[in-house]
Amino acid sequence: MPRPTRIAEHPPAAVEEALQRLGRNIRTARLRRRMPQQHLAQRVGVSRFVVGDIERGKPTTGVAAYVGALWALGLLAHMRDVADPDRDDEGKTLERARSPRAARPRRSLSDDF
Amino acid sequence: MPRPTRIAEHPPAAVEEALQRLGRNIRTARLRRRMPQQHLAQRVGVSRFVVGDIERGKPTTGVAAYVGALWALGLLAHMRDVADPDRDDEGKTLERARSPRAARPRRSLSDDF
DNA sequence: ACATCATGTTAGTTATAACTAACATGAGTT
DNA sequence: AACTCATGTTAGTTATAACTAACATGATGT
Repeated sequence: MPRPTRIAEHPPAAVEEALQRLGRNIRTARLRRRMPQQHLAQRVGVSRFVVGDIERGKPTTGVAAYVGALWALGLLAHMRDVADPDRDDEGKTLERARSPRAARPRRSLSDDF
Repeated sequence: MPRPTRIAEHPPAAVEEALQRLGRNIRTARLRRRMPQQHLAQRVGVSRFVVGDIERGKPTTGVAAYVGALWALGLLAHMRDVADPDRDDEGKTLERARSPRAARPRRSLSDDF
């Protein structure tokens, strides 16, 4: 992401840690599969340096490279739950607080007959 | 991620879908919190356009923006499990196949007395 | 000792991600 | 109708992510 952004230049510790953990996990998965960085890079369609960046949790690297690595390692399913509305308890509470009654089905364009 | 990469320009359908689902989930979480894109963008430290890109699942956007949005929405915990070695069943199987016996503790530099 | 492989580092190039600014659209309100 | 707010779109600028190439280091194996 060219042009410096605050989140990429000075990420909060929690963000930095999350990225580093993700990178380490990807590295562990790659090593378990006995796959050189070069080979994973080919599958993803980037140079081997980008795989190195990912494994170090580099914040400025494109999201597609990270997700592509997960895909190439067969770990894409792990992404399903991230920010899943069903798991967003705070969000669910806020929504219930706004409409205490059961959610009404949204009025469609032609239900007025 | 400047310079076109295959994964960003022509992502496999599964990768494209994973990014779009993530973006939709982030959008849902934001709307539940009644937070305009502009406000979320300020918290993350990017322009509102980047938040729009995230919610559309744009592949070339930096990973820090995505993770920063999760952080600002209080959803960072959802990332813990992604590529978690404990959940990588294929990787665990491969590792067991290589060292059928229990893993030996790595020999340290000075255990030869 | 030697060769091979994997990874890291540095230097220089290039296509572009994210920015600003101005305007358009659409939903809600008064 | 007029106003506000949120989001999207377009055009142009700029700092840089990802690239190639060459070399260094460290582990593994014969």
